[in-house]
Amino acid sequence: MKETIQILKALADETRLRIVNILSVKEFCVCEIQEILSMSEPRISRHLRILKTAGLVSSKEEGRWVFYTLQPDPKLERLFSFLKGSLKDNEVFKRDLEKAMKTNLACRVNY
Amino acid sequence: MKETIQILKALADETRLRIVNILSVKEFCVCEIQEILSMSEPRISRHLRILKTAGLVSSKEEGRWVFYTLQPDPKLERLFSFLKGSLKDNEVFKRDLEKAMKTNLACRVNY
DNA sequence: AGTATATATTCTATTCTAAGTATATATTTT
DNA sequence: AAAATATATACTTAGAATAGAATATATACT
Repeated sequence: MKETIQILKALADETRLRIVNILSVKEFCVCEIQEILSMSEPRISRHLRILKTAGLVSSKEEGRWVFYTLQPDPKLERLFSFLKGSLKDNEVFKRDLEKAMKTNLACRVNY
Repeated sequence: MKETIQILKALADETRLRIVNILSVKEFCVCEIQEILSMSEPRISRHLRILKTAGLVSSKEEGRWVFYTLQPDPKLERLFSFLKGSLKDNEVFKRDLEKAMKTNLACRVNY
């Protein structure tokens, strides 16, 4: 039960929902997420930790970058499907997705 | 989006998850929920208000009792289905359900 | 080796949330 | 009308969550 509550709490926050939204496109590193959401780096970093602790995302280090991915988990599919349905028409989320597709920072070019 | 966050926040709490769990059986009034969960009345009352504000439950008054029901909403089905899957084996929830089936207070007898 | 970049963490102030106690309101029973 | 019951709300306090700023750490570039 605590695990379930942790998952719900992790998702009950605008910043973290926006992060999950863009990670649904593909993996991103912290600085890309920072760029897409126009937020400070510590802020993104802390929210990613919360998502990771809840088991919603996982990370892999490559050089000085850390790439985050949505954790594939069949248990979470219904939850993500609910979120997708609820948020698909939201303007903020749509803009974030567009920005996410266009992002092309150093970490992409050099690796 | 605020609505979605409100729903997730409403569910990200043990007491409220337990309330939603027993309301999945049938409608209950405040004093029955209080009895089943062994919690103070103001506590139950406040949590019900939060669930109601989020659109997860609705209420109907009958005499001095107020009965609460899960709000039927197709948008929420995937979310509830996720919760059901996540919590079906939890001991606390199972015990609450058993208690819920047996409950037979004055509000049941007199109406 | 020194500098720049990417990420994580700590510290602090502020806001939010939950729970107990007390109280208010309305309805029913005697 | 008074007492009892059911529910809701206000007040207070304690703990949790959020964000900014500063700092630490590790990697890569020159």
